[in-house]
Amino acid sequence: MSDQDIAVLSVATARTRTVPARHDLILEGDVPGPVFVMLEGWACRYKILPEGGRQIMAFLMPGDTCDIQTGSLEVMYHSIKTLTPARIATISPREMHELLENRTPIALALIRTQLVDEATLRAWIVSMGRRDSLARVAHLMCELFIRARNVGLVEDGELELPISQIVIADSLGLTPVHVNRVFRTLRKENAMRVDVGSLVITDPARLAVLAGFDDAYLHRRVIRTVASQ
Amino acid sequence: MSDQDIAVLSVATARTRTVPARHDLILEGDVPGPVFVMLEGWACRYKILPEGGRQIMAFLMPGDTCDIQTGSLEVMYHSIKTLTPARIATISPREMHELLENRTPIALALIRTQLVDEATLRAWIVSMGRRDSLARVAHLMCELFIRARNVGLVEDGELELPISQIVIADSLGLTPVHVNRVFRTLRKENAMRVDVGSLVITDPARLAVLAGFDDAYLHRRVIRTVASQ
DNA sequence: CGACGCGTTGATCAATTTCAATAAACGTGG
DNA sequence: CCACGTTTATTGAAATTGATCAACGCGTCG
Repeated sequence: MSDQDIAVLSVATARTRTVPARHDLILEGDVPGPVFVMLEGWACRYKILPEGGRQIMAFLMPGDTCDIQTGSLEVMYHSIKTLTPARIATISPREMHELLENRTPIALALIRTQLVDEATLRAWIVSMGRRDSLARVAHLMCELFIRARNVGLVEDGELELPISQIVIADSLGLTPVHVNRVFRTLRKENAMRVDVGSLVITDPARLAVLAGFDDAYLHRRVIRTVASQ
Repeated sequence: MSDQDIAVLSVATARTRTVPARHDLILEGDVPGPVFVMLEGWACRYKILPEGGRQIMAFLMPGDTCDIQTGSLEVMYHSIKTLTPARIATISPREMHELLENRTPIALALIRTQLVDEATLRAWIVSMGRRDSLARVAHLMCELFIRARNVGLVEDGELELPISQIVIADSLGLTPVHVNRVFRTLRKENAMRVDVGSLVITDPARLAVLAGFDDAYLHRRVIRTVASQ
């Protein structure tokens, strides 16, 4: 992207706002509005099923964008909720349209970030389909560690996730009680520390072994996204 | 897209080739080459795990495109294999680059198809995480029915899938044995017929009920893709 | 003809869920 | 600052879904 593209992007994301934890940014059934760019904090995409269960489909951390839907899908098929207090930038549909129409490099960057997102979704499907609960949890921990490291969230080789075990359960298709038992194992392996409302990854290498983690899928992935430019 | 855009696309996809069933179009670890566009036949994205299990992450049918990776991801994290004899068009990386750089409407169309693909991947995650085996199979049947109908593959209200139960099992994270038992139920419900190497969806409405199918997620989805233009 | 892949069924096994109960941490209003 | 309601973590025991193991029939293809 040219300096000018970056400048335009900076202007578009200049308007930020803060939202509290557990706040829905958009709900299933809503017509997609502005594009959100996470600047601080964590959020997730999720869907509530008729029987009451919740399935989380993605975690959003700083640098991630949500809802490029603009003009494409009529309504949201899932909701997005903050997991922590967050600061987000919003780009109006009009601005977004203008950006995509007249700034080819930005459109191409968006295509690349979508490819990365798709790769992540596919990796989740592999985990949910063919990995047992231990490998599943460990694999997710690895993914989050690497993504977080790419945006500078890892300190002293450790990552603190401001996330409850319930959230992990809802993202892996497991039960909170079972996730708890898995974390007990991971703790015994000295791979993690577990506190209320917070998980600390202390030994990602150990986790990678337990997960059978193919670091190729994220290690070499495109690090910079539209938002982090 | 303008007439000219469509003309350029037609030229780019004019060169077609046929491949037999069970033929790998690209393997995990390969450097992405040309973009494939399915014109006839079925294929799937899949990954083989160290322990030998296979997980299918997507079904590709006429109109779908594979591997826009060009210039973005260094290597493939999964493979793509034909399930039936197929005819495909290929667009060279050079052509693709040219298309994306100079044909904004085409790039925007690509963004939209990626959004649809992402929505499908998320729906799979929901199924794998929170639906039992019966709803899972039924939901997949609904998805395939609607996608196939959108590209004119449904005849007399029925869809014949040239797919084995093993393939279904590998896409849903189930066992072939168990999938077989589920199909027995679906057959009893008169929702499907089952032959060797072929599944026939006869009553999609019944399937939708069994699946708790939220037809919003695909019903209103963007039907036309880059390829079907 | 024979090997192989696929569908089918039965019997048993095991991973994960469900149910239940307790305790610790947190936020809120008084 | 405390009481109380709520959320989360934790553990045990029982129940269940789906996996695993095993066997057989059948059609296809070389």
